[in-house]
Amino acid sequence: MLLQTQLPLLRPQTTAHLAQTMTLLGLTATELYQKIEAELATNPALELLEERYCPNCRRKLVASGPCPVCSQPRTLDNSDPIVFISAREYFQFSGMTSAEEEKSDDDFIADCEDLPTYVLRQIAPELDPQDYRLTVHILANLDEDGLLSLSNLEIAHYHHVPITRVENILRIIQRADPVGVGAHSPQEALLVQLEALGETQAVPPLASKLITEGLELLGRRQYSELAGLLGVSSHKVREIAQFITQNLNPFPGRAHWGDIHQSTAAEPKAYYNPDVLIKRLSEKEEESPLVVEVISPLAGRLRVNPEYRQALQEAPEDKVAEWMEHYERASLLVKCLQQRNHTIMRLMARIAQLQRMFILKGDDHLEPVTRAQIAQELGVHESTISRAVANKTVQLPNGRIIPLKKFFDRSLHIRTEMLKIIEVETKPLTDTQIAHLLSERGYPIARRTVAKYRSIEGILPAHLRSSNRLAVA
DNA sequence: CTATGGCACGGATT
DNA sequence: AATCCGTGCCATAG
Repeated sequence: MLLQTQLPLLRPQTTAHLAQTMTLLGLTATELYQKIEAELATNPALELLEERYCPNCRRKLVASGPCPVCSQPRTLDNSDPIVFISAREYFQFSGMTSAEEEKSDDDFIADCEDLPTYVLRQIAPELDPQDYRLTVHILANLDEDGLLSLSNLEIAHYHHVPITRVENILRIIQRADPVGVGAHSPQEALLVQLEALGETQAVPPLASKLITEGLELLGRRQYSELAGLLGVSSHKVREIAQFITQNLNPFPGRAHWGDIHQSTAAEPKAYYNPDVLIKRLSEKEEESPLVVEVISPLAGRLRVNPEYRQALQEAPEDKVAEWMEHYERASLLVKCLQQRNHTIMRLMARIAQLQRMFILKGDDHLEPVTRAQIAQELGVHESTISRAVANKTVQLPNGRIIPLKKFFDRSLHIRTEMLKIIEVETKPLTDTQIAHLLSERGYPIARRTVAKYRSIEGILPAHLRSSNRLAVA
């Protein structure tokens, strides 16, 4: 609302017929991406600025000013998270990992493992036992996106082996389930996936050229330049780009971090591209501030093209209405985007502060908080928070991707406490007994409620539980 | 008689 | 206004 008055509106009276709020807050990064892309394609008044790197940490920055991570004076109280908008190449992930329709029990267990273990398990049979150490070393150095930051040379050198051996192993790794894991860059991951895909289905012939030579441009959506580069029409380029975004995933590691807890309760849907990343500033130190990256689906900053505004003055008679429309839509979008970013940043800052322990330590440290409380603290309407929280996902420092909703789960800590009790039980405890134990530990819960929690967690009733667990309902 | 799940109610949350 | 959640009551299964 404050922003509104400061915006340079060319003709305030004509904006009246437009909705003064475009609902962006409720959108996922994926949805936002689509929305903006559509707008960019049709609205010449919108302009995507060159992306900007922090020279130090290579993060892509969206807001102007110094890199919020690197320029931070480290004297901060570590309960204060560093929150900022970070741009990433954004791809919608849908295809790939097609092997996931029906999960066998094995796969279910696999999901509970970390990524390196999961990959190792698949490829172990193919490996020469001699290469084990080497493989483990490689897998241990995957980052949270499933990419490898070491160069082949470094690895070869470290193990005193010829580089071809490293390459061979990498080839095997990259073909393992999240296809493309262990690639050195998003680009390489895409190429590997493309190749794998090409073995079973037709792929656009120019796709690999587009990836090798035009990925930068693709990230910026500069289709006409790409068309020139590839020597085909820009329509064709869009087609290929669409194929890529729908079938390939530049961050293979993000495919396998679904929310394990919920998977019993009709929620087989895994989450891929998180909307927010939370990390620790320093991996080593326990007491380090959290770094919260709110993902902006676009690399580069979006703004209203100043030249377009200029051109508006001299618009030919018959175009003036259309151009005006463009201009207004563009500035509205930019404004709403800013507002969305602003709200999400404030929200995440507060969440990261409140739930620090949960983020670092896990489920049983969740502080029960309601959206209403946060809304009051931030001075916004409750529904604002609701929208901001809905349908979004967060990647925690441990790599798990969870729905943002989970931060507002009122009973999670009690349920995990209950799980712990059941975990160590010697003989199956009845609901009444569990209820009693829980109240002794400070959670006064009705017996009936224990039963509900059990079913949420997919735990069988006592008489069907033979002293050991491992029963999947 | 005990343990549990279904149904439904009321209050809180969204 | 609609939905979610904890709970009590009651029927049923063992």
